Amino acid sequence: MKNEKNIYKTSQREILLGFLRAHPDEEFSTEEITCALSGEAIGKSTVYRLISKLCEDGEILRTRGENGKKILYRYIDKTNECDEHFHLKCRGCGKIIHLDCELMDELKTHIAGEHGFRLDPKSTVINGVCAECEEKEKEE
Amino acid sequence: MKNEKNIYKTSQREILLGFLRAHPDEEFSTEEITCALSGEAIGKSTVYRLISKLCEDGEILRTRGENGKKILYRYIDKTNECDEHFHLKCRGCGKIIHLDCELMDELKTHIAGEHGFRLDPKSTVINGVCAECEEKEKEE
DNA sequence: TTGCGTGCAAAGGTTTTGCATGGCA
DNA sequence: TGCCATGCAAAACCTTTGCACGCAA
Repeated sequence: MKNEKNIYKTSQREILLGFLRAHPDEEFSTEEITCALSGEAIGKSTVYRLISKLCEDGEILRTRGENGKKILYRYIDKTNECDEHFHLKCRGCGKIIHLDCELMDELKTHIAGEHGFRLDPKSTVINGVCAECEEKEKEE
Repeated sequence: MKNEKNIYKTSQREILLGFLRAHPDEEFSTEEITCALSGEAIGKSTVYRLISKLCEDGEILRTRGENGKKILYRYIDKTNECDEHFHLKCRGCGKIIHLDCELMDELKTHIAGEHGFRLDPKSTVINGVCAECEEKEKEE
């Protein structure tokens, strides 16, 4: 009853979703999105309105950058079960790693049992540094 | 050499840190902070400037709210090793759970070894729902 | 005394909103 | 046709900044 909204398939919606879908492992700020779509027929307020809606509908995820200041968005690839596993994000290169592994299932169970807490991988981004960037940091 | 900054101990700094320290397991927006300190002798821009500085210095953590829109801040309790363990946050009541447990160490090792990624607990907040809030959700 | 910290008000940048128009179903 | 979506520009909002003064060291 409550999800009975009519979603119109407009060209602007396709432009935005198309762009995000084309970069499933990348996070973008509104600025980057409007900039990337500046050649397309889509207005700024429409971008904002669509982003808002897509977040509510769980099609894209709203996160934050490393310093926590920028709001970033990433497409949630449901065919790849991206709403079921955790994502690691490297603070060096921004790379997203999909953490689709058994130990995480174990962790979920453990935390539910021992700590009384159900994890929500979909809305969580785990920060860290990937091996390559760690090497780079050492060299400096 | 690079951390050789003179930090003056002003009353405003004490007011802000005092407030945050008094609520170590809570996250606040700038609005909530300025509001809570409205009776104190501290100006709005000073709050912003102090928050910025405390974030850089790693004394407080900048995170995001459940919907991802609000920027939130939380005191990092170093005497409690809050920069070494993960934190769970309930999207219902906002409660923070300190995940100081062996399995997490195991997880860190596993992810470093198998996935080539070093986790950064300090800057990460893991979302989910606590047992009480899950009960409440069911009842509705 | 030095120079960082503070407060005010203005500036700056981002996001939201009102309204008329356009376009999907 | 009915209603949601769009675009523009204005408004609202939050955060940063310039400058003069205050205050810790």
